Amino acid sequence: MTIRQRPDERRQGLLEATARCLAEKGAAGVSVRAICTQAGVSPGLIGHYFGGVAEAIAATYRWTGDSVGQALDAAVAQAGPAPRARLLAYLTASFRPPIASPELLGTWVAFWSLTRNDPAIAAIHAEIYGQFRHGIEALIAAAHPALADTRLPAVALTALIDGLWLELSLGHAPYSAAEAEALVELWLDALLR
Amino acid sequence: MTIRQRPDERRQGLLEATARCLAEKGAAGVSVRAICTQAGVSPGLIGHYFGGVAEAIAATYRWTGDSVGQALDAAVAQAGPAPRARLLAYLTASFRPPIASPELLGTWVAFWSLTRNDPAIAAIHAEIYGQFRHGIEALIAAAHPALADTRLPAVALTALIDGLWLELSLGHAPYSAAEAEALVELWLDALLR
DNA sequence: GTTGTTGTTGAACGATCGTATAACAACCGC
DNA sequence: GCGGTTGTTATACGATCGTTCAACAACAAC
Repeated sequence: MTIRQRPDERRQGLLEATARCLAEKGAAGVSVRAICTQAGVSPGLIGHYFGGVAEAIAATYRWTGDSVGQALDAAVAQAGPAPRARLLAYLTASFRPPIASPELLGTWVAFWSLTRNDPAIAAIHAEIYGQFRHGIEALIAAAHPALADTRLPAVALTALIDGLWLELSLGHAPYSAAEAEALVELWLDALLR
Repeated sequence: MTIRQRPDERRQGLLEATARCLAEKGAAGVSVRAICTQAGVSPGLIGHYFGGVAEAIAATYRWTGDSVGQALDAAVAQAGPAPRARLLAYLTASFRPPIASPELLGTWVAFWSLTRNDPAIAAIHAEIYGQFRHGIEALIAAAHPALADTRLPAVALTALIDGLWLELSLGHAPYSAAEAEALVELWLDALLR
């Protein structure tokens, strides 16, 4: 039997266990029993903290998205005051710790595949990506105040980052994280020249 | 009861049913019964044409990949002799019929999520993406004979296309297929300038 | 210490999963 | 036509799925 934990710690443990299951077994392999075994907990407990496994996965997506958002903000804060440096830090943070971990990449790909078929996941996805794009647009506007439209550059940079991230996640990508960063910087200059 | 079909037609029907299931229900929702219902066939038949559902999915990935490859080649053939036009046709074909259909996009995202966890799918993925990159590299070399390295540009273009494709697939993307094409052309010029 | 609330377990339920197989239908060679 | 091969169905099996719930353990209030 497991020792009783504080409720928020237990809930957090279940979120992390869900993320680990999604990374290891994919969207098709995650299950209540797998999650609870991963968390070292009895299968009945998922119903106590979440309404069901679907809600647990949704909460995990929200938590993962928030974590990434905080890491992005931290990278920007560390970049100093120069607008271009702040924008570049935001864009390249996806290829550095703590975001560029194999586990997080795997979890994220699983969320992509769930987004198409689960409306609740799709809503969270829209929120997360909306925030991400909004962050890029704000930093672009700060770096290039004269620019008329920030939407398309934000779309373009998001797409390149996601594409590079995807191939890094699927393994055997014929490039390094450092090369990915360099490509993002090149793309940024091409878009805002 | 279903009328008997020619074996290759029946097998092809099962491949298409599998693809439709992956698009509609995702990697987590596909099942023998769903596939066979979609194909209008009894569940036992999947074992007759494939060793099991895993093999059916793998065969579907191979068939889908071949179809995309043929569509890409057709787009190049239609583009005429100019090297740059041929390269651009190869790159933008992903955003035009028959490749840019909602069903194909959905199926493809499901394959991405399976790639991380199923070695057989991963092998097929490596083959398909190897061919795609090889195609880009050959067209780049033809268009820019003096270029030393074609690997990184091919990586970069593949990533942008996948990223744009992903967001188009997940719905509510804040851009059109035409804008995606224009971005790919811009990226091409930035890489090979 | 007693009582009541909350966390947790482990087993049970019905549903669905993938696969195997016996029976039947359709086709082919003769 | 007839026998043998192949396609197809329907069902059955064991495993696993998500969820529920009675029972028990841990803690808080008093």
